[in-house]
Amino acid sequence: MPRGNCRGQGWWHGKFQGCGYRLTAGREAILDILSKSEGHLSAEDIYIKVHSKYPNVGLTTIYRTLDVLSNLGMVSKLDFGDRRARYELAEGPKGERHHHHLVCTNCNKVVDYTDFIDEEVELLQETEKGLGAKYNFKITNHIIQFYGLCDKCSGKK
Amino acid sequence: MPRGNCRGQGWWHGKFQGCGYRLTAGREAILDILSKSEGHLSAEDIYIKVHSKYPNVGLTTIYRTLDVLSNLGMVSKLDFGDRRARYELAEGPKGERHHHHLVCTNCNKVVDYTDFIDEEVELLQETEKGLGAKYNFKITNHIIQFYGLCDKCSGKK
DNA sequence: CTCCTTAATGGAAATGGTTTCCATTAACAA
DNA sequence: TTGTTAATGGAAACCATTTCCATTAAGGAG
Ligand SMILES: [Mn+2]
Ligand SMILES: [Mn+2]
Ligand SMILES: [Zn+2]
Ligand SMILES: [Zn+2]
Repeated sequence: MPRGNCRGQGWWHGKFQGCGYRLTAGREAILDILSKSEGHLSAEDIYIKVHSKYPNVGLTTIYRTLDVLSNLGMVSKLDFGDRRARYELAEGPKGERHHHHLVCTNCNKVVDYTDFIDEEVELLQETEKGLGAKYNFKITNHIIQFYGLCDKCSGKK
Repeated sequence: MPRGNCRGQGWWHGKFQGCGYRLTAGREAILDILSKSEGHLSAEDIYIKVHSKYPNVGLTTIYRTLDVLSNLGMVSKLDFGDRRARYELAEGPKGERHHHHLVCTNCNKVVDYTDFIDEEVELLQETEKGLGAKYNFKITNHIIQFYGLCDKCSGKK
């Protein structure tokens, strides 16, 4: 049962089975939806989409699968302060999708940003290395979110 | 009703009343506990501590007050993935407490770190400025968390 | 200091996202 | 094809947080 840390290798059919997970219809459906969707989907959002195509996939499986995918590092679980978890595909084979978030604390609008990241990434890598060494942590990922008021909401005073 | 953005001025007796909030025993009790405690307390943690000293403060008030304090920027609401919010005093008058977090995804251990922050802060300020300008956001704060395995948990393979 | 408006409170009940349970199904290795 | 056991789905449980509402008490006006 090689169920441990299976991050950072090939891509998903292989990645999945290579980690000892079975490749089921439900799991494929979820990955499929996730890769075709933009934005930050809740478990129920995903359930609805998946369910319309594969009516015999239950909500429980959505949660379980998202949990697996998240542990595998294939999906990021996000918290924007509305009281439900949100998910997005973490990265494709080449890390295309990695980005950070800008969240409006008033209307919950969320902006993905990928610019400004270059210097960030550099610093983050150093920081990760430094922190990892100092605190003996094996760091696998990070979350960076900026909070504030979007243009619309800051107008309202 | 000057109930809007009341961040970043004096310190709390004044800050509170200056924003149109009434200064109640419950609120003082909560701030008192928070300033005397280390670590990342859940609403219930706080409730228990407050309640032992002021038995007539209800859990609902804890939640309401934490929400107010959080909106005022006096308290940070944190999410470490166990399914309850955690709170800590955001900063004293001089910003002493500001720090970021290192979270073990296995045992939920959380490390506060304040070193490595200097360069971070610099970059963050630039990033905040840049993002604010580009997306017309009025950024008020940020969250940075690194996730990984702590020394103990990475040993277990 | 007293009155008055209305913010704040607390306790109980409701909410709702997520997890748990368990009997059933199906991946996939042999 | 068969056997082992991971995966599933539906219903029920969970439980942190919110909502409701009748009651209390800040704190400004006078
Ligand atoms: Mn995103
Ligand atoms: Mn902390
Ligand atoms: Zn907004
Ligand atoms: Zn750990």
